[in-house]
Amino acid sequence: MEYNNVCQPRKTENPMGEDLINESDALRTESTTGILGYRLRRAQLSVFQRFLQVFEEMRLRPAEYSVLLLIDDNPGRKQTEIADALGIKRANFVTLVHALQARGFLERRAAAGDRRANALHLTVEGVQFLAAARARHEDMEQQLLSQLGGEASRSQLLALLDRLG
Amino acid sequence: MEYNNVCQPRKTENPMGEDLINESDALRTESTTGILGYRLRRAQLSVFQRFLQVFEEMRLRPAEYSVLLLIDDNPGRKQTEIADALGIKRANFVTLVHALQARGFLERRAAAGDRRANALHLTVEGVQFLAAARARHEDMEQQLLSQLGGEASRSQLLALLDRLG
DNA sequence: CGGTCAATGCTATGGAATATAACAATGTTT
DNA sequence: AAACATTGTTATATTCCATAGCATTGACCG
Repeated sequence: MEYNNVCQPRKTENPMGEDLINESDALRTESTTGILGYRLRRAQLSVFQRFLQVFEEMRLRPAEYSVLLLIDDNPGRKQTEIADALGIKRANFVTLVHALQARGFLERRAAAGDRRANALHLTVEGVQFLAAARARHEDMEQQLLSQLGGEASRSQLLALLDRLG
Repeated sequence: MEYNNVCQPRKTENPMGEDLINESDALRTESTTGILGYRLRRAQLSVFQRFLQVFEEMRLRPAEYSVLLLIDDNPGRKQTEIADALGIKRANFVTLVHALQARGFLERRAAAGDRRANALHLTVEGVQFLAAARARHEDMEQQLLSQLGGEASRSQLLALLDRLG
């Protein structure tokens, strides 16, 4: 996010209303408006930016939130299973899990029947934290819903996004 | 409050007695399917992944493609103008422009009336390269169009994405 | 005119996400 | 028993993105 005050070049006084040589008007951006990937990226960045802002004081990142959600719905699963479901490489998943464990939100118990694997479980604090996060996220989704113009639009968008997977 | 959620991996019904040991059920992912940001990200990653694959032999990245498009539609603009329009920091834009210039696709001419600024122009090779890229991208958009199920769906998706900006 | 501030392009740098390689321990298969 | 696969892990490289600061140049103001 750019917080800089992007100052426009100061325009010279132009009382006559004539066109100035250095007048800089808006750029033509039609070529990008037809690119699905570009629009997808802009929208995703916008939504993620809001997420980061909303969850800044909770110090929760999008990936971490999805990890907590998935463990809550699938307690006892191995790291690789959760990571695969989220499209995260298990090597990178280690750091994620360790960070959440360091904050006391999850445990890595010994998996029954496989001494290599860690069975992931939320702790009590993890469940409480997730509940708070869910509430916050609910508000955010509500905002997005109103931006989209209603539940019909939202579910339509989700359906269309699914077809791109 | 008590927390005794020690779930073992669920066993599926197994009347035939086969495939029990290694059987690992699919995870429950309903919690993520309702998250707009998550779905947006997955869709965007999928589309970008295809872009990278399609343009691998042309060695063209999404950001570079958008830069070429914007310069083609707005020749003579300053670096900062192009960068701002694409949401790219001017510091990071330098590397982008230099790379494209090194490949002979654009020029940084002295801007008329401002000796600080570079006026960006496509070279002949840049125009030719962009034409080839446009053709390739056209095919890709066509694929996405059929995935979405028609032009109506596509324009609806674009409209919905716009509301998230 | 001189002084102050802003803009432009640039370099350097750090953080975050992502990808691969390799390893020890363990499990599976032959 | 031997060969191979999986799991978690570390190390590392790359890419993207953000900030700070610099020299040059321009705009503004007294």
